[in-house]
Amino acid sequence: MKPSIPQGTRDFSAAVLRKRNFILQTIRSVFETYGFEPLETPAMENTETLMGKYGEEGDKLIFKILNNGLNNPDKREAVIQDFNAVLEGKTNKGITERALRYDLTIPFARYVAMNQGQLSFPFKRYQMQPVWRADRPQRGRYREFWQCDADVAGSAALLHEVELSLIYTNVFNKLNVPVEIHINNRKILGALAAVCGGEDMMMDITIAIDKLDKIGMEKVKDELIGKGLSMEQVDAVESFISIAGSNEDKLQQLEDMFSHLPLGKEGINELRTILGSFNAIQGTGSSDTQLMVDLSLARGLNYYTGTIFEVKALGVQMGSIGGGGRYDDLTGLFGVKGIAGVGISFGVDRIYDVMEELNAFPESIQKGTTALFFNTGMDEQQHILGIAENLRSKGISCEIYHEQAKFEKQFKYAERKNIPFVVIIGSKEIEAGTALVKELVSGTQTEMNVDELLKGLGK
RNA sequence: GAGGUUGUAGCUCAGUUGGUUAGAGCGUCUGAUUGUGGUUCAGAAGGUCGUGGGUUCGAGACCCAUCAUCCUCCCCA
Repeated sequence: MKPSIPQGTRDFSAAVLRKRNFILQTIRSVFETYGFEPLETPAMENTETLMGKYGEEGDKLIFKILNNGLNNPDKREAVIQDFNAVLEGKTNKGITERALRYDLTIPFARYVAMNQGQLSFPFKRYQMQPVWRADRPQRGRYREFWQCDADVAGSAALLHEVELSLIYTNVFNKLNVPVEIHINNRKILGALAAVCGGEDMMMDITIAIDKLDKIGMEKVKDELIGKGLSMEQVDAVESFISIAGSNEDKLQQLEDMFSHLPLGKEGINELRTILGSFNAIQGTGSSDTQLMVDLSLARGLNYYTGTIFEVKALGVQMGSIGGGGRYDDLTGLFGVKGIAGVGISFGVDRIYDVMEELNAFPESIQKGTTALFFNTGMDEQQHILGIAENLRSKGISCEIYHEQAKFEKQFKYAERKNIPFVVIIGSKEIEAGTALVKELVSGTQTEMNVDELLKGLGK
């Protein structure tokens, strides 16, 4: 059979992995400076933990794992019944008890609900692991991809929103990726829905306006009419998303629009508080990334209840590279009431694609092995092995060519692996206690004592 | 889930209205050069033309199916 890997998955070579690790390490270090602690959860969760948390579309995109032992003759009748239920679009434990995790937020909520007795709140954790979605792969979309999440559970303080915004700006600054951080509040969208057809229309309205920059105002209106809104209500939605100007201008106009709705005012005040605090700090920092109030920002995940975030890269055609928001009652889904939370997520694979396109990776991260010792014969090899061990004990990575070969071959090996130094020690050098060190880029070659070598390559 | 693109050597791709033995560049290997790579020169290896059927005297090319791929929509990171 021809070797292959599943659709939408990838192998990662050394060069790719070094770049990915650069992203991961940058994110991790920023998370830690804000006091977030690491957490890892299993690749698979119980199917029922995940189902129903991401909406109808989301359920379809969850990878379910087939149970073992379905061919057991004793269970044959039960399995046939369960499978017939699957054919009708239902999932059940008889066929699939486990599923691959779809994001990191629900596993986090499950973890908090399970361990609420042991955790001290507010609980701040970060998590960097792959997630899986049965989506059709395309540009910027994979079936296995990494997310890096930072969440705070057990606190309603808006301080967290401010700090999470700062985490976004710090990470993308360090990665040298120019971004826009869009911010909105579900309470404002809820107020809009209350004005236009009722609270239960909120998801339909938000999904429609979320498409504004993609399909334009007219098609958004068509979609809203299709959802059963009256012309008056559609006009109200239009005047809502037509609100423009600076952040403060927008908030002012919103206040005029929702003056009679406590929910809307609450959302407006939250936004104003976050923006004020963030801007006061940003002025003192090195970054000029701004929070942008974006009233068409909705985000599909239906557990968000307050602030919502989305990050877009500037200058590259790519979907959002990060997102998040506040949820009042995430663990309520698992029977634990009253734990509020807020979190953000980084889409590592999209960030990688953006950085590749912007050529934003530093050259320096591609250094692997520092030196290659040429193999000049079996006797010499043993001698060289001792020197190499000495270098390695000092933290310098080096390798010995695996067999005696023409220098051309050994040079090419060093070149292909991007090894900056070549060290030649043959019988002559062993006798003299010296080593020939050649720097490949410049081609300069110097003869030095082995002692010098052990010091010199260290820098 | 709906629609479309592309599939020829390790890689990037040519391949005429269907016509003899399917080509190029890069890469790989060998030699010129037995302790000094990148340049040059000479040579070599490497292909079930994605897979399976069909049309035809004849298919890499045309038709059908299938798989893979990339893209768009839906939705999202």
